[in-house]
Amino acid sequence: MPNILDVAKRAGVSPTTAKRAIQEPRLLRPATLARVQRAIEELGYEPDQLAGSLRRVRTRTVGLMVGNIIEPFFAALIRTVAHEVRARGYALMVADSEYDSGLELENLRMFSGQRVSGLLLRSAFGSPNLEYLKQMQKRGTYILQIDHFYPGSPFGYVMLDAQGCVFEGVRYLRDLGHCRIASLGAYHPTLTPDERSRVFPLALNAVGLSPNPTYQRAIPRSEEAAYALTLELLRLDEPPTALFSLTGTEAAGAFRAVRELGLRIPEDVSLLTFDNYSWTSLVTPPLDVIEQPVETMGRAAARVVLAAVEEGPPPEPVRLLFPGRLIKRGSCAPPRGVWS
Amino acid sequence: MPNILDVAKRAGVSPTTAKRAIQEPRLLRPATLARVQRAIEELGYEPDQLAGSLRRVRTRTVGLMVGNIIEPFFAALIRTVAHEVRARGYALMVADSEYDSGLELENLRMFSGQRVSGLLLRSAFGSPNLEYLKQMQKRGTYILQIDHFYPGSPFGYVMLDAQGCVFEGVRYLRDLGHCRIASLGAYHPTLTPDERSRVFPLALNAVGLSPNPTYQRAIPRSEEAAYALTLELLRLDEPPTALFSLTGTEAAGAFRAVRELGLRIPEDVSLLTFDNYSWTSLVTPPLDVIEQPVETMGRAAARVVLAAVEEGPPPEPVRLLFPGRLIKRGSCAPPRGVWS
DNA sequence: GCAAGTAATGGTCACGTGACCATTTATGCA
DNA sequence: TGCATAAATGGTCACGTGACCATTACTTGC
Repeated sequence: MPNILDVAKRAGVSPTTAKRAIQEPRLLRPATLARVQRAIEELGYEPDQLAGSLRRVRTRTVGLMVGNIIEPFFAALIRTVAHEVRARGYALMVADSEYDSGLELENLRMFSGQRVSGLLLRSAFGSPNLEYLKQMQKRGTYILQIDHFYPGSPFGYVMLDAQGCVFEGVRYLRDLGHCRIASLGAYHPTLTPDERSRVFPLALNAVGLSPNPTYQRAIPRSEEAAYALTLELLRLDEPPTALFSLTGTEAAGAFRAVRELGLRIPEDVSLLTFDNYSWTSLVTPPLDVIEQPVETMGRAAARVVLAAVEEGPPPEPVRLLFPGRLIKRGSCAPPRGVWS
Repeated sequence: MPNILDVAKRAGVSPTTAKRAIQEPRLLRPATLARVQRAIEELGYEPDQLAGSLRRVRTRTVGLMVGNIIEPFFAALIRTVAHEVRARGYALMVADSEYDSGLELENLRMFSGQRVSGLLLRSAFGSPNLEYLKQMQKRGTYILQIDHFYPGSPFGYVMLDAQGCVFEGVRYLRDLGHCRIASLGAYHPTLTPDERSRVFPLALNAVGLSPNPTYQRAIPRSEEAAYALTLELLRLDEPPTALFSLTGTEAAGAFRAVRELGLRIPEDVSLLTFDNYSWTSLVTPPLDVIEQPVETMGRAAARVVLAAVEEGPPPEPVRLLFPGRLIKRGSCAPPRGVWS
């Protein structure tokens, strides 16, 4: 594999000059430049980012850790971020924590070993690897949280305005006449300490309802758990008349459960969910969703990280909230017997 | 950031000994080992993979280029591969070619600059970057194709037994009584030179049918294109009675189009598709699918690459084919008027 | 034709590690 | 105790680059 010295030798110039043909071509005389460029061409030379990174201290790599690659939300995020960073000459390393803080730590170690310059982190639930993250930050990795943040986190974040969305969703259901609204599932300080489930009871209060304790069950944000919870809730003596799914993944489980119980949406139960996943408009009825501006958020997050890496971290932690969009398609209707 | 020399100094040993505490602890006396480990602990030392890679020549990174991260097939692939390589201490770099060979080349350059040790490549359509790939290979990157391969490719591949699946699918539809079967879409030497569309006409021949030229239209493998094509096909004077969607993404477009035309599945038209995506069992009716063993293939591919990287490439190019599985759920039925 | 200034080009070294070989220390046995 | 041998430990250098400073070639104006 040819290196810059080989190029220099072939072009009959010094390594410094050869390097400048790539980095600052305007410093060279046209003739010299052409000679070096020809040598580069002939040898098929490509700069070794590795050696460069070692010398520069900063690498041209960014790490992205998501909760679950399979979720279309994260897939879209990966895609956007990958495009954005590549356009600036950076490579993207991807890892998947499965929302597990043990696995998260392993992946953080790997990122750290590879010396990523920036880290976009959808942090796992459970005991946070805060100490380790702070250490990484002290060593120069710029860390930005996405989609979720530690309460009192010292890092910036880019995320959906979860509170606004939950309030809007609950208001929507309330205005349709629902009084028995359940979220899938409830807030839990260690299992699922996410913003959406945290503010859900507050949103109920805001529209004059109080959370029903029997509906409040903490579950992991998976299709299976949502399926099981939906079955349980709808079999209660006083089942909810509206379900508010906090993730698109859960919505699939809820939808399956409703169908299996032989209930109709929206006649028997209304269903509202986060995430405008493609399938939500294909099922019968198409689902009412709260769409997240994934591309916008991904692009913003990537830019924040790259700017911090190249120009130094901003004085104040970045805190960006993006609004969701409620799309009504027909899976929510007044509860049975309200208007009739 | 502490390095191995700092550790050595603190532990009062030579750098070589310090290094051995990590790499070959059994060579050290327990007392020495403990001393070094304590120093590592206290300093929070982590080996710099960058410097190591520079010296070792080989990096601990693997590149994965997919056609479209959003497709659940690729998402699942990324996830499996990421897990597999991380378990062996490697990091995964991800890129997305959008099936475009120009973008593919850009990403290949990036991977090459980062000196990935191995490359898993779902190659784009269009003029292949074969020359560049061969150059990468010559420089020591082990290249394995996944999901698709260049005809006459010098690289190994891991993929679905597309031919077997297409034959089985066509045979299934034929046995139901269908004579007018269309694939979404047709083979095209540069636009979509994929195995599935290539063997589709052969599969028709094998069951005594001949391909209908009016059905044969080359389209990109996108939801929108499949949507448009399905509309066109079903508006023909002699529309197909069965649609064979070659990807799960296209199936969504086809499903949408059928519904918009007010036709029923399977009464008016049967729909069979590749990929057992989650939504296919949620819609009405649930779709008949050909499931790919994504995890199995991803794991196999990752292992092949890691083995080749660590123990040298195999003498013969690896060629692995995995069988698909036909899952019948009710979206295919005898065509109108055949059995009645 | 020459000094002064600018435009090009060159030389050297450190980044942190792992490969390789060299040296010191412990152990076993006569 | 002394010596051979094995077990531990140590020293040095190159990987390819970029930062930094040094030097040479060219122009300009008088």
